[in-house]
Amino acid sequence: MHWADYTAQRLIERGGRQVSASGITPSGDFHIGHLREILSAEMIHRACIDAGIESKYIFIVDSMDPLRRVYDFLSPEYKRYIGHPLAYIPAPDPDGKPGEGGNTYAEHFLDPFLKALGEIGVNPEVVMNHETYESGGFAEFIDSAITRKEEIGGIIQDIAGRDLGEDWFPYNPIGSDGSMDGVIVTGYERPFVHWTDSHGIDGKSDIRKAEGKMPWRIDWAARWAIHGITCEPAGKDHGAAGGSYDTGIPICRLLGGNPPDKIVYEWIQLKGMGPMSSSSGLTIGPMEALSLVPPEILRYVIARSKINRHIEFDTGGALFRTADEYERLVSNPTLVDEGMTKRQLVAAQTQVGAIRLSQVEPGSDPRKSIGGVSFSHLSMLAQIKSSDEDVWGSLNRSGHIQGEPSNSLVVRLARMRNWIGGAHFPIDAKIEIKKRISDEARVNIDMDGRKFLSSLSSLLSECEWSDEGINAAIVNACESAGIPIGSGYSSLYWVLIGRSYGPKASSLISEMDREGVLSLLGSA
RNA sequence: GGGCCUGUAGCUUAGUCAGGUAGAGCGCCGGGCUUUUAACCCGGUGGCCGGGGGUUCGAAUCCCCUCAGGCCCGCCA
Repeated sequence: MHWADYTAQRLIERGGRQVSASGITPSGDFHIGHLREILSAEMIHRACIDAGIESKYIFIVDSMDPLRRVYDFLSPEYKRYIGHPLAYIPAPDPDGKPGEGGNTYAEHFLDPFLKALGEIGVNPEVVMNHETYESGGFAEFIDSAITRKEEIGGIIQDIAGRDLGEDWFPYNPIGSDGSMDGVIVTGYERPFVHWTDSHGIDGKSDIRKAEGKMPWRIDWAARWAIHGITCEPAGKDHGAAGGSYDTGIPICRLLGGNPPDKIVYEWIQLKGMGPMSSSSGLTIGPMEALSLVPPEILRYVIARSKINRHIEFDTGGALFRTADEYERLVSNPTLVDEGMTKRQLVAAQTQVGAIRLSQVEPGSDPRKSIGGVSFSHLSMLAQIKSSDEDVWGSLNRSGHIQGEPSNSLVVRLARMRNWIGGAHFPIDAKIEIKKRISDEARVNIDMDGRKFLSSLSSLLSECEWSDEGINAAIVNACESAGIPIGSGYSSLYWVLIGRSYGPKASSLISEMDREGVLSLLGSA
């Protein structure tokens, strides 16, 4: 059984209406790792619906979280906003300076992410956490947290092993300058929390408004209660012993809620493309990933892996394998039949589940999502045929498609061309026409091969410059050199791409200009 | 120091929660498609399930120990 279906079964035992949730702080660009947070929860939500129980999926944006520091992509002007909620500070402009556009920091990073989510079929109910504060949604929980401050502090000290200082208070008010940093609580008279800020100014915050927020561990526990969340997969950082999941559960109960069961997912790591990490400033964003691969493949990357396993996101060769695997599984579905051993049965069901959950449109027929061509084959055609029409023609001739290409295939080719043109395309999948013959090639071409190449050279100088004309020239040159066709092709590939085999040589050559081919052959 | 995850064929892995003769894909090897699209089709090779012990009629699966890798423990998906 697929992990999402398994979790749905557990939720059915829990009973009632299911609410799956994700929460992300929009402190900077969203990256591919955030997609796992979102999709883990969304797939469980879908599995609940498929199992016939009522479920919704909400995406809580931590827009009330303060700016922690001036990140690399921000200009020093942001120093004055440290400690301010992300919902109340201006978005950075292209230079990293506070913009004049009127949109907020939180929106600035959130909007493109939501657009990407739409493309992969995720349409959450978006909750801006600062709005929940503004509307007083947190008020009664803030009040109980303050009332039961000692108990909550005790939970955090015991379970997290953290030493909470004298000034610790389960509510961080916003001071006179808009920052939560350095504000010390001096008293509480419902609904007001009294404080003295870092400038020595006294004031009070109304807990029914967004004039402060609860610290993360309590905020999280309270929102479970507020939204009735029954399922919220969290990253392994929260899942560690003594992490916020462990403290959240008892705190949520204390606040009168019924917390979700702990579900922890592993992280996505980036690999196979050189210096690609947050620290070096190069990450892969959801939009960038979507410009390379179709959305169902991106979903499949998450769906095919167990939730507690690392995923190495590799935009190189591994993506080929994953995409080809997807194509293959859809066009040749795993059959679940009687004769299987229990083991095989479970494996088949898991695979079927992964494909089902990878569909952009829930419940749609997976066969509509494929192009009918493997990624590796398409990448080859895209490289040797500059015109899309020629690609469709070739696919028709090879029997991959009949007639016009499907819409998903058209999109696949466009994305494939992006991928090929970008930095992430794997080197060993790249078809690179040699400028001049390599030394390795020289070694691999014998006397007969040379004879064939020189004969080919003269035939090519006058043949019709088309697939057919060039192919005929190759065949004729083999005959006149008295060598088998196979070895002729092999010599030709050595000259063209430095290997003994390759994509259809006549197609490759017809994409090149005659002079270039002749001078390359001449160098042999 | 505390904790989590992972270790199965050359590679990527399924199967571990519900113990019952190790599955798959890629790669590789061979064959087919009689002028080879890195396509496609057929067949084959390949694993003392990290190691040790225990429970059991039976262990990749449960328990204990151990080795290796990754990660978390202010904030971070």
